[in-house]
Amino acid sequence: MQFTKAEEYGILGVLYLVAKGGTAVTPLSEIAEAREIPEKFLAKIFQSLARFGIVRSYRGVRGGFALTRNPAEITVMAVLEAIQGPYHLLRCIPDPDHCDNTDRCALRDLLMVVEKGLVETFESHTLADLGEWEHAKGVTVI
Amino acid sequence: MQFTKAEEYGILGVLYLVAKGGTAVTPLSEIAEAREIPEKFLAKIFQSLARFGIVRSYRGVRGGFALTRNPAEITVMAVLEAIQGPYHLLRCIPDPDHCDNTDRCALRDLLMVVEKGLVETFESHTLADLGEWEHAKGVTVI
DNA sequence: TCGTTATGCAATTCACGAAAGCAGAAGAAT
DNA sequence: ATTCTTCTGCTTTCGTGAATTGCATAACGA
Ligand code: SF4
Ligand code: SF4
Repeated sequence: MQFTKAEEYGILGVLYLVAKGGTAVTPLSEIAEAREIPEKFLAKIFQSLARFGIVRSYRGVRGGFALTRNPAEITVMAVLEAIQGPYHLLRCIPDPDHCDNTDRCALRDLLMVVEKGLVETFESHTLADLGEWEHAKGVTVI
Repeated sequence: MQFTKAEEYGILGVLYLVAKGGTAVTPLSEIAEAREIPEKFLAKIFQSLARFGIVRSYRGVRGGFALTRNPAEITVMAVLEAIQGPYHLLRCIPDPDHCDNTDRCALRDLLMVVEKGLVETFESHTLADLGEWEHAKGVTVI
């Protein structure tokens, strides 16, 4: 059970936008360099985020990405789901037919509890929250 | 972020021992067949469990594995850590030197909260608990 | 019209999870 | 003693999916 790079980069990326304060349109090149993320990989991630309505893209000179909403309205969960789809620890959780044992498996029951806790934590924290944490530590954009 | 097969098989394996009621010495072949787990893979997992003192091994004819303690004294967390070492969602959590940004990263802070929740859930459930859940559903050993 | 930046796929690389293999040690049964 | 069983401790292989790169194209601003 491990947090993936895509998830990490995605969060760090939007957090960079938050740190810049809301609506500034920022090119991937800037984010990638500032946070040391492979640019093409970040592009892929941000395309998902754009499709999901977390960010909006602007092409051309002085284009880039910007948040579509107030950071306080975007939960970490939303970002994670945009990046890698519905969140599940095990296939059998969303798909009971995946295993012919789902209805009497205690492990599955436990993991559903665990997953619920996970989701609740990710849903109860918004980008604005994380932004404030950073701010309190004196993090600068560049 | 995904639960691994090794983790799943490990829990299912010890749960089989619990279902057999405590101290019965059971060969891997039986567990592997009953729960449809690749036997050699399970062997590797159980070797870790044995090293960690979760189970004890007996060689020779009518040998196999048995729990060392009462299921009520073995937490799910203990089993998971025996299988895959210290539990962390991201390298930078146990090892602050992994990234030169650990002291001002809000994502890391959040993941530490998440991880704490995870660990607490896994620690607050024992094998006996899971065994009872199964029992309540009428799960039989074979 | 030119340079910049995102878009959409394809292709590639790479790490690690997952699984299999095998020689050997330990032990029980006979 | 011998034999059969079962774990032990590697080594090796396999496969999937993560992680990364590449490229041709579209949109857009200057
Ligand atoms: S055995 Fe249990 S945990 Fe594993 S796939 Fe089936 S239901 Fe899920
Ligand atoms: S950027 Fe943050 S989350 Fe990523 S490795 Fe560094 S401290 Fe950990």
